[in-house]
Amino acid sequence: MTGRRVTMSDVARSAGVSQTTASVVLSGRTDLRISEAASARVHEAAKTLGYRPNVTARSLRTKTTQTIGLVSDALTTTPFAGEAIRGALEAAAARDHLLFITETGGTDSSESTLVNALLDRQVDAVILASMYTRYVTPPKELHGHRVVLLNCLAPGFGAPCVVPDEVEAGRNAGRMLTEHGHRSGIWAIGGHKAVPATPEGNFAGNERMRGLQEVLRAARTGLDGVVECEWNAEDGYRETRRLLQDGSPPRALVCSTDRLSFGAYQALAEAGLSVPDDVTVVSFDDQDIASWLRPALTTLALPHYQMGHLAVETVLSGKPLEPRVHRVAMPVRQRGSVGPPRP
Amino acid sequence: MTGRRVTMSDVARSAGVSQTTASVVLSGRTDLRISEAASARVHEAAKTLGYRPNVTARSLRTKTTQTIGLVSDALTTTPFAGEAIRGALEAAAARDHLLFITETGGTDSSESTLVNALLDRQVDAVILASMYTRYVTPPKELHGHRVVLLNCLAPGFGAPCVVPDEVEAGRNAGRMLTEHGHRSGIWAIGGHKAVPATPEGNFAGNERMRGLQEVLRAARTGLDGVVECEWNAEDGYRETRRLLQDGSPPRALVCSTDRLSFGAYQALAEAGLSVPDDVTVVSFDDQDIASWLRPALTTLALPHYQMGHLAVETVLSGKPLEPRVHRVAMPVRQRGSVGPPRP
DNA sequence: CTGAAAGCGCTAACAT
DNA sequence: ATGTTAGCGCTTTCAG
Repeated sequence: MTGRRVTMSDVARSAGVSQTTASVVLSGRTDLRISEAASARVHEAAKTLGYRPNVTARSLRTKTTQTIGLVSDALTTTPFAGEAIRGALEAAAARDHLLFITETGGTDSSESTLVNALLDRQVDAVILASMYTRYVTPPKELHGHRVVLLNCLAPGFGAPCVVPDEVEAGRNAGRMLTEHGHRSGIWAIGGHKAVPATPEGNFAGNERMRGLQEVLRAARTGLDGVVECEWNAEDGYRETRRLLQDGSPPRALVCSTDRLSFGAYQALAEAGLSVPDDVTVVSFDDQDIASWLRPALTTLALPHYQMGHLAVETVLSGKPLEPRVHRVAMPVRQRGSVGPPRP
Repeated sequence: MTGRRVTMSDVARSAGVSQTTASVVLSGRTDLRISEAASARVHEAAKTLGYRPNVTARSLRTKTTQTIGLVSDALTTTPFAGEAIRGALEAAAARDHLLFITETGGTDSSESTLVNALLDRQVDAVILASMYTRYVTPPKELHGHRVVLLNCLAPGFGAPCVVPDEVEAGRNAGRMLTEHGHRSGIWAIGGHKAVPATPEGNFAGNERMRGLQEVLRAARTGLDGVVECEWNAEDGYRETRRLLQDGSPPRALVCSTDRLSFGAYQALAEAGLSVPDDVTVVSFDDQDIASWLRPALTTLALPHYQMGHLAVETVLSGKPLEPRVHRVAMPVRQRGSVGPPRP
């Protein structure tokens, strides 16, 4: 240790002014006061002494800590979702705030504990985040605090939400197909994610399918079928393989995640089918593998960076927080897996 | 807002004791004092009023904030490195600490700024992290503070470092090969990562190659060659393809990352070669794709979770921080890509 | 234009 | 066993 940290009193003494004056000068308040000379002496002293403010002490008076708490179920674990944190980090840095990051691992009790730990440290706001888009019920401790929901919804709670615009992404998937002339042999793999465990499907699944079907219907066509399954690589492989064995071969696959597409590619290669000449593939998420595949995968990107950024921007805006749902556009990553159907 | 937060004075008043008594009771100090009755009344009052301590205020007196700062160059961006954060988070939570996460994006000036922001908030310690193992020079502001380096080294700085045990991982890669009977046709792809930009290679590359060569030499054999290139999927594809075209075909590939292996798989499949029957592949990192590939990839896992955990454990241990290098074992993920050489 | 004094919520000597 | 007092480092009335 280099000994005691230098305080504002030290600076004041060294500059030959009162602590008050030092405070006014150092906080950069221009409300007509303090002589040029005094001001200069204070800055000078602060600099030579290497003064740094104690933000904790300041907070005690000002009731603001320049600090935000982010509590997520498992954000750091999921691959590209780290982008949401990065977006949040950059937005926070731009406004001189620091971020406490916490992870509940999914249990509600730990969520309460963490929210309390955050609140006990007087965070100015909290962002409640989920690794995949879903409905949540925020812990009661959060009532009366500035809260924004990131990648989740809580209709009754009254806080703003930031989610991907999945419906429009679904429409864009459909448009790419119809614009390339696809009218039949179109299959969705993954679909609503309506597996036995969650028969009603999940948010992304439902909205993507809705947008997709809407566009296909408008083009006077539709899906040949929807294969409901989990959204992992092995499911993509297994289900595509099964599809290839059952009668009529697909002309286009709409996979709900890049992981599914990855598995689908394996099954197609095994069957000697080429992408996009024999089968077109359009996908969602834009994970890293999307660009590693050969041909690279055309996919609708989850805008996690923007979402994290927007969530922090919103919560720091100073404006009253309205329970509005912000839908962030999912950009089309046009790559090599989409082509016209084989005649 | 639910109005003013309830303070310790409120609790004391409501329980009919002095604030000091409330403090002693609520901080759970058992140093023989306070009557059962008073203690009970305080707890009772705290509970019904919903009292929560103001940790910020407490910190002002105690000089400890129960808070750690983690500053990394780009940890959240890189896929599986989020595991390091998760490990740090869990170790911190286990000791009732919260983590400030920050990212510099690689610039030194922003590193200084962030370290200052952290120090101004009186963090008890800071973890300096890097996305890939390398040598760093910590900002001078950090001198005299509790610091642990995560996934980076700074020999002159005097702080403990936590890095993967890459040499032993290299040895394990070599052992898998020799144990399966490989004696020739062994190629390393990626190698030291000694590309024109960094001719001396990077930490992981150098140590992996060292361990690998050591074992091969002990088995009275060696590498047929080392292909120096970047560590991405496309490089794996390109270089493997080139290797397959140049004369003698490889029997075993040691790829420096799973991304390289991914590219290698594509080139091998294209050439009609099968893994592991025609070519054995052993890899490093254990990214998600490692288990998605067919056959799944045998790889040496980067122990990011453990590293993050250990870094926080070390910095919170209370013990003096010695400039020791902790090498964390890289577990072998035995999967399907290694087999005996084709006779 | 500047300084003295109070106080944010809490802990810790020091009385009693 | 409990209360009184001081003070952590800072901001903010309020007087000069």
